[in-house]
Amino acid sequence: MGEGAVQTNVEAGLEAAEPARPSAVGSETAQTFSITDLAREFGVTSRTIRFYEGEGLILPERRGTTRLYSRGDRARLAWILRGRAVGFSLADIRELLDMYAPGQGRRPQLEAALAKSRERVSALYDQRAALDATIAELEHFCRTIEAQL
Amino acid sequence: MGEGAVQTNVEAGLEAAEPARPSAVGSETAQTFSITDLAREFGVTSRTIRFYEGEGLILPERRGTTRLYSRGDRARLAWILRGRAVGFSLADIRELLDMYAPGQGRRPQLEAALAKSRERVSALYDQRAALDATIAELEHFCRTIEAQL
DNA sequence: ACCGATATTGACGTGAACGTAAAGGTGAGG
DNA sequence: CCTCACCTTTACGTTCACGTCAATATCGGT
Repeated sequence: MGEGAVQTNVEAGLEAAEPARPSAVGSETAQTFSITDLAREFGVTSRTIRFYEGEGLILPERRGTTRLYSRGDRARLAWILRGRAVGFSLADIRELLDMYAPGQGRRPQLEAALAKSRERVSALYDQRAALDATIAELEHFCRTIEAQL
Repeated sequence: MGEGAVQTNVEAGLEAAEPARPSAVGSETAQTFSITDLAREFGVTSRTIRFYEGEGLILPERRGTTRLYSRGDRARLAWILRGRAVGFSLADIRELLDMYAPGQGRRPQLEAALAKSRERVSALYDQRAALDATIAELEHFCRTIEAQL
């Protein structure tokens, strides 16, 4: 089955579609979501989201023991899933998120981050080439079949 | 089951730079490769290639017990690895290769193949969008870091 | 004949990314 | 108060894609 269209807006999420029925109450601006809200919205299971938390990829707040996801958390999850969609491992994703995170950057760390980012970009370009080639081949194959009808 | 080696050329292999030092000699046109030749050329282990054979993805000839890969087999392996690079599972790859293989196609089978191919193409376009977005973000991130120097 | 390099077939191990119970807490509603 | 629906943790199971021995040929060279 196809993978859903993943909305990403890590940097401040402006919503276009539905507010996804905020679980409940509170301040209008501080919208929160339950784990199943996000699970449904992104087409994954709650287990998956909890697993990501165990891996240190998200850290929602808690009301008692229950998880409360902010819009920032939601955007972060979207980013994670998009990373997954392009083939990143969860370790990759954590590393990238860690790089994004802190305005905190001492010089050597910044240079390391830059190097790693460039490597990844280069790898992604390779991947894109493979992707384009595969698409081209499959489309050609489709045309070939269509011709046989 | 047919005994004949029904080799699928996958559209005549796109050759890399070097012939990769054919294991040995013989007829000029019927060039063959050892498993380690291919392993080195494609940067995988022999184990991986044997595993793919176990999964029914390649069927090289044998000289005694030793595997002999033709250029067709080599191209097929290249296809497999490219499929892997875009995130296909081995089951996906097998299915696609099976679809490619036979000029043998009765009508309903062709239509099924067409449908599946179109689904995949569509998924690949989604994946490409995710890829482009990720590349764009990472490049932006790089520029941001560069600015901080 | 011997040696070292490379080949083979099992068979078991492994890391990643979850799935799947099992057992229990929590709040709203009838 | 009791049920229902949804949340929680703990923990073991599973699939995929190989890795890693181990034991055993085979082949080329000295």
